[in-house]
Amino acid sequence: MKKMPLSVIVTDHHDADTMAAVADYQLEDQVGFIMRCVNQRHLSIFSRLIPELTPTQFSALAKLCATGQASQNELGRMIAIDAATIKGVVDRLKHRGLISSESQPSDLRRLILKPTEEGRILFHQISAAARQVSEDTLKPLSEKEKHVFMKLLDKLR
Amino acid sequence: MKKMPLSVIVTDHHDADTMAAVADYQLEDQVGFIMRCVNQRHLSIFSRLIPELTPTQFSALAKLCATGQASQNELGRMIAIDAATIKGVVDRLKHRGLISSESQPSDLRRLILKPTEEGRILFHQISAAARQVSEDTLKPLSEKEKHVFMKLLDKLR
DNA sequence: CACAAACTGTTAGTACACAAACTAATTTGC
DNA sequence: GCAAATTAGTTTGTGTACTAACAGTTTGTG
Repeated sequence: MKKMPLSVIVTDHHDADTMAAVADYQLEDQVGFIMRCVNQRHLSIFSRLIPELTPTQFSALAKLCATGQASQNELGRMIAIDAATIKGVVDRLKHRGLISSESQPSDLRRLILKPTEEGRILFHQISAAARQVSEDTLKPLSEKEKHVFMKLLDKLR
Repeated sequence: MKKMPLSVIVTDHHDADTMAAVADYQLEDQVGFIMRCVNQRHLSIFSRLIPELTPTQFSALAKLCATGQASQNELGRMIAIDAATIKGVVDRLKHRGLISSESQPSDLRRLILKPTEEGRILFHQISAAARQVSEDTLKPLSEKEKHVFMKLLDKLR
């Protein structure tokens, strides 16, 4: 049982513990809530510095440029996007001519994706801005705090 | 201009700086990317412990239970959800009988939202689990680390 | 070799999330 | 007192994000 502060006033609710739980539940102190807010800020920084692509699209293109090629699901796995979602992302990148796809003869289920020349060029143009996005997002922190934050954030992955 | 490591090998790309930028851009080290992953984990914890509501729906209901009532846009502002999005959230909560709405006579533009009795009951039933969600999300950290993380996260809001 | 299990990509359905454009109601500023 | 600006809510369109179900393909194992 939870220890109750003496100041708790039990009103018309049955369970005193429940009351206490409700009383000190502060939405704006919860990790999930703050993370959503931080993410909002991050997304707004991203779209300001990189209006050409969404973060997800950039992730996919960046990973494909880094690896040279990958199958669709493989790409999704590498950047933590499930099969249903990566399809839409790939479709949009393909539609814009940033990546190409061809089926792999040795495994007819697979679609081999590669960045096009245009995709590579765009990625190179954008990558400096992408670093700036991370920098701006962490701007409120000192150098030491940034390091600590990233270390802890990584532990929560 | 950025200082270049001597080891950088310039290939077929025009700008040496761009090459360096690309070379040390590691997607999996970027704040935004890791936050997305941490958020995925958080969402999975949330939906396991609180299958009745989405985090957004819970935020709306919790805030409405805390304040007693609010107009639709007002509610959205309190939990950092824009007008277009809060509409859908409110519609779904209303459809499930967890909140009610009536237009405010003194300002016909406004919809006054209130939690129903059923909504309050559900919130009270869930709020302990909601605290557990935060706890589980931060589980990989020590008590001290949790405190530091939350402090830094809050600075990035 | 046969066949169940696993994998690849697709589709449908639900739910955020935000921009932009719009209507109606209210406030303000002169 | 009234036009202009602001605000509340709605709609449309785009883009994640995940679940569940499905078809075709490949593979591991008996």
